[in-house]
Amino acid sequence: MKLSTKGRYGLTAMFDLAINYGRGPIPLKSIADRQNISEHYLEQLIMILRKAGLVKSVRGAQGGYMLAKKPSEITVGDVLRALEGPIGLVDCVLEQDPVECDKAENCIMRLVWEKIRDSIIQAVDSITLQDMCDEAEKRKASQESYMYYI
Amino acid sequence: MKLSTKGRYGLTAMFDLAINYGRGPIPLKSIADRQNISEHYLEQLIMILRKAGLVKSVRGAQGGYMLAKKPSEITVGDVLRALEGPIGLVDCVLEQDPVECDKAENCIMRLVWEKIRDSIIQAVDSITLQDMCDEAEKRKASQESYMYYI
DNA sequence: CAGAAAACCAACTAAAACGATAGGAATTAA
DNA sequence: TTAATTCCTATCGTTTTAGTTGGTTTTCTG
Repeated sequence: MKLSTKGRYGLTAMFDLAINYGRGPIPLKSIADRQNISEHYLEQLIMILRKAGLVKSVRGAQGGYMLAKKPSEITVGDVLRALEGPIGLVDCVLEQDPVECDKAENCIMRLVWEKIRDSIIQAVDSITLQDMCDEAEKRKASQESYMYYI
Repeated sequence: MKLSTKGRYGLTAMFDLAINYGRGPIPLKSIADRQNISEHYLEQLIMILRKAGLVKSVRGAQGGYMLAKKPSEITVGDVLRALEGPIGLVDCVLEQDPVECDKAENCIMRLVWEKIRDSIIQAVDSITLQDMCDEAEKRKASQESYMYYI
């Protein structure tokens, strides 16, 4: 029941972009360095995020990536869905294209998986990148030595 | 972010045992047949559940397995924890023995993972095997042709 | 007492997923 | 023109998953 590094690294990168929102395109290398992630691997992840419309890119020198929307308009759920696929611990209750199960309507197990899925959805959709930035600001204010993102 | 078959098959088997609670030891073969799971594979899973104290066994002919506690005293969370390990989508926020993270206290990501973890915990700990049996009974009452468990 | 039913146990394995790495082509600012 | 940067495709070693194989031991029943 673990997230892969896709989800972890991807959200980390998105948070980095959110912190740097409004400062023009951010080169991937700088994100990779700050967050200590392989640049080449991160590249694959950000490509997915770009295709999902969460990030836009500027090619060439001085290029980089930036959020495609305001941090307040991107939720943790948006990012995780893009990278990890539709939410749901079990295929038969995925948000999108659930795998049909012959036993179908009267499945008690299904109720359980749905309840868990819904509680995850509720959590991930209730947190925006802006919320995370706000929290970072709050901590920055209350502490001398501070590390932005991790 | 998927459950492995351990969690799925394991909960299915536990539900089967809950439905048959009070009827003496249930041979694994009958569970495997009803639920259409490889008997040998299920054997490995039920061993884990036994070691976790959720199931007890009776050896020899006419032997089998039964719940070690009343269905009302076993939650979905108990079963999933035994089979899938401590709950948490990310190692640094596992319920048990979270992996230390150097960046530590000021990690904003951590807040996110904790919130998701807690919502999953809330969901899985709020459902008991008895709840599932009750739901099965309710459906049985309201329908002619009924399939117990799946 | 023999035989069958069942739990118990250890080792192996094919396939998939994971977490990258390698190497280059295309684009663009300076 | 050159350096910075995105974009793209392929490959690869390791780990995990989802079993399978082949037994041993225990215990009920006839």
